[in-house]
Amino acid sequence: MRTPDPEEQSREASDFISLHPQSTNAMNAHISNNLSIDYREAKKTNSYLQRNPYEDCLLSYSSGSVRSNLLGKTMETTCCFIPSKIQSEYGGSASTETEKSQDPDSSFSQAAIPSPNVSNRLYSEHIKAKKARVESIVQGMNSSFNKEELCLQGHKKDIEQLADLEREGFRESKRKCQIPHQQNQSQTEPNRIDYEYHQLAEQQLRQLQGRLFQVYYLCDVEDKKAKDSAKRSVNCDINESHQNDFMWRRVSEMEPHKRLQEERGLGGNHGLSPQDKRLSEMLKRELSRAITHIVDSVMKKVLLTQSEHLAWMSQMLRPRSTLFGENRAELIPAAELSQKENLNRAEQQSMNETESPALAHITNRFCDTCSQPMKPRESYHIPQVPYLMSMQENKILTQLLEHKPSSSCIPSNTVDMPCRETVDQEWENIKVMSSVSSRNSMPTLQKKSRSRKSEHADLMSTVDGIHYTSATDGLSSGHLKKAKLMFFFTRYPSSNLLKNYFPDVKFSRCITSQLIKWFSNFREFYYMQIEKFARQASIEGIDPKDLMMSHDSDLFRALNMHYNKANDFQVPDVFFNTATVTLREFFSAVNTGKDLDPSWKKSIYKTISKLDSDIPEVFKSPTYPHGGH
DNA sequence: CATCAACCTG
DNA sequence: CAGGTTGATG
Repeated sequence: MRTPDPEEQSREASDFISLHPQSTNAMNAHISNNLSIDYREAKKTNSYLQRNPYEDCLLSYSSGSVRSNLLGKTMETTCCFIPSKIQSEYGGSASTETEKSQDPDSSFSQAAIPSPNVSNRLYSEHIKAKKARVESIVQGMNSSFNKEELCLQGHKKDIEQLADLEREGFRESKRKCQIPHQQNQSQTEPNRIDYEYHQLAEQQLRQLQGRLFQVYYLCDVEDKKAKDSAKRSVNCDINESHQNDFMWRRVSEMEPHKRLQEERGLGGNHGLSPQDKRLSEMLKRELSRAITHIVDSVMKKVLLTQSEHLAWMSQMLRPRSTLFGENRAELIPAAELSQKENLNRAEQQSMNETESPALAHITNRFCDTCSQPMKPRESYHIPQVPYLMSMQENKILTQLLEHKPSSSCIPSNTVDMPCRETVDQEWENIKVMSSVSSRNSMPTLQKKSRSRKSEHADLMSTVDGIHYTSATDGLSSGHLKKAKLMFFFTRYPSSNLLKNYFPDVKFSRCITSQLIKWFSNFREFYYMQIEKFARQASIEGIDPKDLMMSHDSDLFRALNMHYNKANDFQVPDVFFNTATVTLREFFSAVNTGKDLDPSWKKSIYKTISKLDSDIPEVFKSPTYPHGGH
């Protein structure tokens, strides 16, 4: 009946994240992978959001030190949430039948996978073998990423699986990023960046672990007094390794059933005790805050690294600027791509190009602020170097930008750099700019249809030479302010009128509807306020003749605050007249009970729409209300 | 079918 | 303020 609703999907996805521990961990591992080593898996994240337990399982099985660190010995617990089908694939035919064994671990399994008895012994052995294998993999991964070590431990099969996954990942990267020879290149200089990313992400994840287990600890203390002190301890530096060790010990010491309870508390909120609910809520909150913080920190680091290596990059990347630059499209001949891949490529390319001005602008601003010798305008391809993220990452970043970095005291742990404050400042600036310009750039990212093409053309016209915030780009906060002032004169502007009064705006369908939408929102607020006051007056039994909006009425204060916040504009008398008429219309409608009619407002709207007056000529100035006019 | 405005929601 | 939905209109 209904077509899939993207919002609903994403809502579903986020519910899934918060409810399913193994998926959360998969996400963690994912984030770390993306931030530390490469970008190839970024797009895959979506697939994890869409309830693919098998991939989740594989990922949790293969995602390296991050996951192992995060879960430590609770890993096998998590595995019990794998659907029985997967379990049987994974562990052999006997496994699903035997979850109710005497094995201490079985308490988890029972809860997750009810199944008939067949062979307890077989299951026990299977569990032990699995446990041993998993633990040794975890150890191997923890000590290093060195696969030879794992081989030495006799886990060739596991290594093969890992290698398969890696090869798969590499194929993915070739398809999605279209960066041939990436691996070869990573042997040389870019490896340094990868290493730094990796280091940073590891650091941040250690902090995340610390925080997570602080929360575990916090909820585990017996009395609530202790909770307070523990909360204070969350606010102190938890990066000390011995503290982390303490946390690990605590988790290890947890009784299995208790761990199960807590795991299940995350897995679904069914039948939770208040304590479990509290734990669940706190974990979710802490997790999201920590991840936000991590991403913020990493992005700061990225910016910093960017500035440090700009000069270096210009040398290193110019000869083979195929990483992310404009040559990207030529890397793989179209004929070699399947139809689907062609579509993906076109989409990627389009999105990438669409973002280019914004990215370039970010970089330009950054360079200006940091007084780098590099002049971005002279080397247009420089801003598109790898640091500027793949489009998926930029998308993720943009989404993350919506969240403020938590004010928590996680030590940012990034090395103190001379430019640190500048980076912080720049980070804030970028966030601000992102929110201001998001109306220009983001719709073209999110809506892949409709006006995309024309918008794209608009934006592309600014790439070469014209500054990103030039007049052709769309609506700014200045335009918004102007529109609000215009509302004092007109409530129902036609699109032609808007075109006349915003001569500096290059109108497209999208821009027009945005402007129209602004006025729609203005009206909404206007009518709402007036209805509120009309109803109040009706209750108070005020005589309609006495009912009017004057300069000192609360109604005017509310409206003026909304449309003329700075109060630097003289509100015209016509507006007082209109508002008074509107007020009386609502008042009489309420008094006569017309408001019982579902569409009682329509006649009022019709009346008010006729009261639009002319807008002063000065509004036609492109710079109004600022600048010379 | 496209467009618009109101309405609802976040 | 923007996104989506709904109902009305041409």
